[in-house]
Amino acid sequence: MSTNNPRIILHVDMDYFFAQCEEREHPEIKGKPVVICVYSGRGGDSGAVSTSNYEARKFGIKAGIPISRAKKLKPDAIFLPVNMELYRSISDEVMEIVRGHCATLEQESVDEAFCDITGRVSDFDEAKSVALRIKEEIRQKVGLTCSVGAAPNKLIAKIASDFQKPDGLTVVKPGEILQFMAPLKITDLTGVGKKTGERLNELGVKTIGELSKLSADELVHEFGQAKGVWLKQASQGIDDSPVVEREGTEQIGRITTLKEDTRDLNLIYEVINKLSDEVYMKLEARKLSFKSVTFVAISNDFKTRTKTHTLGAPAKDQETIKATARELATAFIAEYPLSLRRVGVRVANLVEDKGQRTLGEF
DNA sequence: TCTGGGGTCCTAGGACCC
DNA sequence: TCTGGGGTCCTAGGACCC
Repeated sequence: MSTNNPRIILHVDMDYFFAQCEEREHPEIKGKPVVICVYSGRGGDSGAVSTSNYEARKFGIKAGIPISRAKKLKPDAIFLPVNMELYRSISDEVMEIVRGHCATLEQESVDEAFCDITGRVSDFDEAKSVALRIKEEIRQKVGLTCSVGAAPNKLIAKIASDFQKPDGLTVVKPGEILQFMAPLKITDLTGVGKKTGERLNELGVKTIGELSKLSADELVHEFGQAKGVWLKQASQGIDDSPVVEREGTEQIGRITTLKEDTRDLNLIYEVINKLSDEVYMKLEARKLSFKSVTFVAISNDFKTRTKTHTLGAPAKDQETIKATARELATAFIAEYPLSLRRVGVRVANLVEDKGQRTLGEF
């Protein structure tokens, strides 16, 4: 072992990102409740809330609730449809700034990134200065606020960025990890969601501190090898996962809600063709080939089922996506007596497109 | 007054090969 | 009549995240 120096990791998390982008574009809505919506296309207010600003959250409007319910909670809030192109371009501005301050950047989603600054700073006081500079630069150049966590690993950095929001900064030094974690709710641990949270509650565990008192054996017995071991480590603030630049995505998919529930294959084929075209365009833009195609079906009971076909060799053409997805849909409808509410097309096992050789290359 | 869309990672069972 | 063990790939589904 060459060194005991801790790593220094930042997690940068944009505040209520989609809604904040809209506030920047339309300054007149600032200060009012703003709700970003994904309309299902079934007419009226059918659909779900993607995110909302803090004014809207005061009324109980949060991500995931039906738009109709949000309208009941605050009828005169500002309701806007998702505008991904806008958010993506603003995200690019933000990520470029963050990248300028770190040795390695791992973009986690459109509004979050891990930033490894080990080696660029010598301690957590300097790390705090870097975090403040990032926040200030994003505010100045992009006009948005974010929350930042600084810690010796990704797990704690992420929890720290969430600890004080919006426009927050939380630094957790190596010696402070256990005190910081112990009182937090079990679901504050990234990776512990509703299901795992409920099972832990049944074991009498409500906080991360309580979780850390269970033995690895107990947790492995309850949750299986990988998850049990992970829970034990995570509860003690241990996380060795590195910050890695991601090459790109592993899968590309499109999913949509049908105008009405159906098992009419002709209607489903039409939608598959459209979704396949969109998937193809994303693939094309990134110069990727795929080895598998998946048909995703969500029935009217909201259960998700999938059918996948893996090709003998990578393909890159539009027609393979469409034809394969249609075959899978045909088999699906034959197999399940279900009416479908939503359908999707996904390609995976993506490989770099080697490109077609032209004569000139030889 | 029902319930979007885009992802990642893990597990388990079966097929297949040596 | 009895017939192992391991590795890898594929499919389907679950949990989780934003």
